[in-house]
Amino acid sequence: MTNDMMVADEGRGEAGTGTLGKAIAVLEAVVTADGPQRFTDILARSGQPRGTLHRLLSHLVEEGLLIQRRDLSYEPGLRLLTLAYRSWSANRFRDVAEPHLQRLHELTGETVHLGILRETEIVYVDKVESRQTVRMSSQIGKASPAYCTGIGKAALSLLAQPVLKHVLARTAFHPFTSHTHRSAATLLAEVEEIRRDGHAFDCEEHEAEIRCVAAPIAIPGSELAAGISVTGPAYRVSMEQLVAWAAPVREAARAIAEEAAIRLGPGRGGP
Amino acid sequence: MTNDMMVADEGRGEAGTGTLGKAIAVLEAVVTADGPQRFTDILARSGQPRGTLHRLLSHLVEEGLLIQRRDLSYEPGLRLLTLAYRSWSANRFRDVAEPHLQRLHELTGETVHLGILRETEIVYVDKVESRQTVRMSSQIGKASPAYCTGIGKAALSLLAQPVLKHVLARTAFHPFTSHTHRSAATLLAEVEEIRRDGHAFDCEEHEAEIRCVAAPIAIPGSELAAGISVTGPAYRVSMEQLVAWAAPVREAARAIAEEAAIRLGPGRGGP
DNA sequence: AATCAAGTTCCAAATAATGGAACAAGTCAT
DNA sequence: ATGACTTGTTCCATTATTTGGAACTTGATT
Repeated sequence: MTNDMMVADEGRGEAGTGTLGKAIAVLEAVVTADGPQRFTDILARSGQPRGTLHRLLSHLVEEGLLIQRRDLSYEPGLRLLTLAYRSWSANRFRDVAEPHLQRLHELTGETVHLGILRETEIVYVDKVESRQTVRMSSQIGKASPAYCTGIGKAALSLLAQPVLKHVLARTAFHPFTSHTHRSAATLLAEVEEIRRDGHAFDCEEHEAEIRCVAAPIAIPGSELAAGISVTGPAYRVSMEQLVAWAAPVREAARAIAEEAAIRLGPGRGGP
Repeated sequence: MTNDMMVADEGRGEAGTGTLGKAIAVLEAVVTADGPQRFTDILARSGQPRGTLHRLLSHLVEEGLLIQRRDLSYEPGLRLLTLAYRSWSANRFRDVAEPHLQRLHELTGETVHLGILRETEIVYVDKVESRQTVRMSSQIGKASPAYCTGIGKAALSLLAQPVLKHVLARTAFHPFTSHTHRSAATLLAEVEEIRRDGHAFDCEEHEAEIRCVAAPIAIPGSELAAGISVTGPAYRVSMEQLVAWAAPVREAARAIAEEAAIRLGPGRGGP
């Protein structure tokens, strides 16, 4: 047992939580793969011994978290979708934020996102878009690196210095575009600015030709850092435009935080 | 040990999965509750002993499947949403079906659903709607009883008689409206008709003032039964209209099944 | 100060997980 | 066909994890 340093390891699929951790790691291995996975594929991916893996997979199938096809390969099961649906539709924070996102969309005409920081990533929890294709909602649940997205950097600015350092230590600075931060050093400086200004920009750091302006929201009652953003294509949204939108974005974030504080309650005499 | 629950099962029972089963049961207890759950709430809901439950909860929190708020209550975590996002967006069957759903929507102007049977429920996997509110996509992942929905009954008609019997034995016939089936007997007769006709109707059996026509799809490569439907409000969609739409719905289902057989077929499913 | 409720920790005993190895069941190239 | 391989499944003695009752905090209430 290696539970002494349980703070240290959790980022990827390795077990920190005994049996459950292994099972979820295997589940994730199947879910993140692109296509049905045969037993041997998962064996290689997960590093578990044959016997163990076989039992783990049967259990996951029995629970409806995986489905076994006729050719014996494994696919994600429907139970995951149902569990996620329930937790999404019961998410009170998203519920509070939604009208504010809508308003921001009407003001700007561009796409508005709500995201929450989880480890080193931003998970998108809601989205309001102009031309709504069926695809659009697919974004919900998507995770992007925090260090190169507007909401991500905004959310990072809420963290206490030691926590922030810890997150950055676990971040892999992948150079998505020529504007992407290459190291913690430059990012730390920017986060300091963001903390002062109350808003963050993303100038094609994650995707070329995509810009956004974001503001942080501390979710009352939990330790979570969240944020909202207005995003648009570079050809349509100038930097001047983004700067002009910063104030309304900050104001929406403030309003959400305030309303959430009332509706989700402070819980107890917390900080 | 309190093994009362796991005794009665034959083939497709639950809680036979040792530790994982218990963990997921606890997770589900939190996720299906409406609001943050305190330790004692979950203790009552889950029936686990204090010590066990406490460890289970810590593990779930450590895995990101639950979040513990400052007031110590538990909420669904973001990991669930991310896992579901990945499995949804990589679902090849949905991908194949989508253009057909779109076409059906253009033809009818009404809402089109894609659902898959899981145990006794239909899980909605995709939806094409006319007036798209942000809400709409919330339906994805939602589960409704099979016995009183169009897609549900259509999917049931694909099952072999003994399997069907087994599913119905586990179904609770809740009387949602005055049109809802009250017992397996009448339902069995209707499923027989559906098998003959190739399509199913839902005349306000689940929700008052809501009607639909559906057709079954057997997903190639797996044992799954699925279906598509066109749904509309009773005031706008007459029974005659539904009958007229039955043929195109059947045709779309057939086309999806055919294309899926090629693209997900017995051969490799890889990229 | 005493009582009660909610949450956490402890630890010997029980049980479920472990994983190496043997065993089937296909595939493919002689 | 035959034998060499690859892939998936089962077995089972060993081991480590889970189990769960009870004791222990913590904090609010009377």
